[in-house]
Amino acid sequence: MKRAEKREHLVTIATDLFNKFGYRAVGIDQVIAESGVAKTTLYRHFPSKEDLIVAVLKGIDEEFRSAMRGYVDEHTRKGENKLLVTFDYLTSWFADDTFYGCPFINAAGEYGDRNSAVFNAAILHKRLMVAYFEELARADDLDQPQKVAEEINLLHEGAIAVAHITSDTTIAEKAKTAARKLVEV
Amino acid sequence: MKRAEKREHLVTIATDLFNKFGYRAVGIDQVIAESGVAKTTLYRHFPSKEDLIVAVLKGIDEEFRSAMRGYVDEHTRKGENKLLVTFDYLTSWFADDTFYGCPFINAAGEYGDRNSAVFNAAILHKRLMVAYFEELARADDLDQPQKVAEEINLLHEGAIAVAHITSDTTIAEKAKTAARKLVEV
DNA sequence: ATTAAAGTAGACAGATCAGTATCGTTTGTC
DNA sequence: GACAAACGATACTGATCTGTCTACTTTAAT
Repeated sequence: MKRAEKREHLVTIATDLFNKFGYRAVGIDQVIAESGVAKTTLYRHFPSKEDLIVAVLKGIDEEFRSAMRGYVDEHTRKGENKLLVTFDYLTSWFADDTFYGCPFINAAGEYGDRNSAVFNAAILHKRLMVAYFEELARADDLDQPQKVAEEINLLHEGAIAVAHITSDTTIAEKAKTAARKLVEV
Repeated sequence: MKRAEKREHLVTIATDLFNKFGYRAVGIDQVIAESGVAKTTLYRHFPSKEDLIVAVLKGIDEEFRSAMRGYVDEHTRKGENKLLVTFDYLTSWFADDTFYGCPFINAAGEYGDRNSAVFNAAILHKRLMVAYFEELARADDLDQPQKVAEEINLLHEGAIAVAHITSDTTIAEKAKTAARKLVEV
């Protein structure tokens, strides 16, 4: 395993553990035990636990947005509203048994200092999501794309929170129903 | 200070600390230092840290729902939609400098085991909130009150998450604007 | 083949964690 | 005013935390 692969492996393992058990609940010792990597190696790649967490969040952000974009591009039928298709992606996400709520909300809950790198990783991700929604709103030729994007974002965030707590697997579909009333002017 | 008051005092202090810094980040030692109470006393009232957390969440739940109910009853003008007034309460909550996101979402993020007492305190609170929204929907004479309550709840949860991360103080007002389109059939 | 970087293994430091034990003092109640 | 319950202060246990250090081995590229 090359250096870059080892780093990626660490991030993958840490992502799973942090998501499932929480960021403070999972120790460095647990990450290295699960990944079969020496402690020295981990600290060579990530100077501190916080650096590892930030790397994890950055990885999730990139993969999540790329996956959603791919899903929307693939599943949008002609004439269909792309913004509405994003809710179908949520449905598939919520059905995944590795879903433990939004990793960024959870991280921000644990590292509440707004100056922390962790919190700022969460801010960045949420900004990029709204920007993506706005991009879709324009592609859908909607009036007031920025406003619509913010409203759709509210339903997304709400659906994520509700799905996490209640395990209601149909909540994304319900959010989509509500969203329809917001995109039809 | 009587026994009951001491308990209440501990819950108050712990509530502030947990909200601000997170549940695992705050230790028992910190709670007793801040509250000026002996460790023995805390453990007489709460057999474990988890018991303290559950007591904190129960207190927040009761106070939050009571405060929102009071706000709605006081601020709803004749003919006005009660469900929409709930968003004004969110606005005042978000403006409070002790707002660090939803305490229940944060707690559930840290104690992700769905069998834990902590997670179930979160489930209970969210259920009671939706039940309250449904009650308001009926008071507002809306069709499909259960469905509307779920949709309003999505906007609430979304607004809380967005307000937490972005500190956008106008987000509750924007959610209210979106909500108007969901209550007008 | 040599060499420098990166790996493993694991002891270690120093702090902090949740929870218990001891024991003298205070307090509310009858 | 007596008495039991509660409280305060603090030492302690044993575990765990992040991060460092040492010493040896593997690996990749020249």
